[in-house]
Amino acid sequence: MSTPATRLRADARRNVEGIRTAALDVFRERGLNSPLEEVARVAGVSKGTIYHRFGGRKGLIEAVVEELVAERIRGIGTAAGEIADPVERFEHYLREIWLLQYDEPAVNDVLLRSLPGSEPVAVLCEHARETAARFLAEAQATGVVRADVTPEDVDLLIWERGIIARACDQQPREGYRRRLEYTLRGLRAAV
Amino acid sequence: MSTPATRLRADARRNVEGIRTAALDVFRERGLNSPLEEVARVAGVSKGTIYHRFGGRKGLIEAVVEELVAERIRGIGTAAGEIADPVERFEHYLREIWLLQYDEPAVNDVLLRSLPGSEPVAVLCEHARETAARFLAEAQATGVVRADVTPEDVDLLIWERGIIARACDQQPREGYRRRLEYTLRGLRAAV
DNA sequence: ACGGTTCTTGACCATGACGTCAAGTAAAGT
DNA sequence: ACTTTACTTGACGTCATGGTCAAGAACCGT
Repeated sequence: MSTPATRLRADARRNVEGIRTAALDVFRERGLNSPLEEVARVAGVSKGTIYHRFGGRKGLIEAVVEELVAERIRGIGTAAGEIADPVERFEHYLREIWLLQYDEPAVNDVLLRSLPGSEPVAVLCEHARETAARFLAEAQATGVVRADVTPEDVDLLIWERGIIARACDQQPREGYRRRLEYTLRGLRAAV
Repeated sequence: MSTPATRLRADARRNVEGIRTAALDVFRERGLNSPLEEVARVAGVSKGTIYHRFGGRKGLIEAVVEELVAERIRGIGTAAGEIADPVERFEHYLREIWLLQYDEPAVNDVLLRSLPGSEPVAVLCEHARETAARFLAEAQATGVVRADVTPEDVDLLIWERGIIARACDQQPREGYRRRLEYTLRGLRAAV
């Protein structure tokens, strides 16, 4: 992958780069299910070339997912990690992930696992998952977050938010954000 | 509508009935967006006939929505109305509506307002909406439900659940139900 | 500048839905 | 029984997507 066995021809190299760039733009804007023809159009290339060079949607996604998504997800984990209070840390993490799902359709698609069988994507998912589970456990240890919440619950709350964010096209961000708080409060133990 | 201006021919009457029945079955099973061709198949009729008799999906839905949906929605309102405690009443109502959305795709489609411009459908929606708003106000009066929850919030929580229920195909009902409770708890004031 | 490769193209097929209409079929009236 | 009229049919056109491949274009080494 890093050093292709046979060096590409100049036009091919140009196209690979152009397609990657176009995919970054289009996917960022409309998510990983954008029509490949749109990517081709933006890249100034025909869709056949995308299939040729990347083998199809899956290959193309794998070629951009790191740059497109990884940083965003890991950034949230890191930022949250610096918060001292475990409850605040857990809630901050979830809230930021949920907002990211609203703001970045591509990230959302990754977290929703809409691409079965793509290893790089699965890895990113797993990372978010594990981070959430860790923060959850720490928050539960304080007694402020309900003990009966399972890591799987959190997974599914992220999944649910993803489904909603996807449908939220016309809905204002502020309302979306507002309702996140209800769910977060619901995870706290009754005092 | 009740007494057609010109009496239908025998086969036409038979077909109208057959199509209505088929639509009830198919819509109940797979929601109001089922392919009309499927309805036609079940009715043993060609899809042209559906367009002919009902004018298209909207007409067909309006012909069955009362029987298919109205009872279910109103039933929940009535049942909840008999609960004495306002908080319990409100929470029971919401919970039951949410479960109905999971169990009955057709009801869900109605509550999601996926049929713009259909009056009978709008009426049902409005009913659910107003009932929820009334129960909310009464529950808030006790101080147990947060005062900053608006009727619009409740509307949107129903909308959100609908979007989720629609995507829940493979997800177990028990998990869905479990997560409803987090949201309900989130609507309560901190004690 | 030319031949041999490598690349690209866009017409083509497939899918699954909606909606229409000319032509064929069946009921009703006499 | 036969005609008239109501009714039904299913092939057809449309759209939006995914994916393929023979034919032609672009590049590169000599």
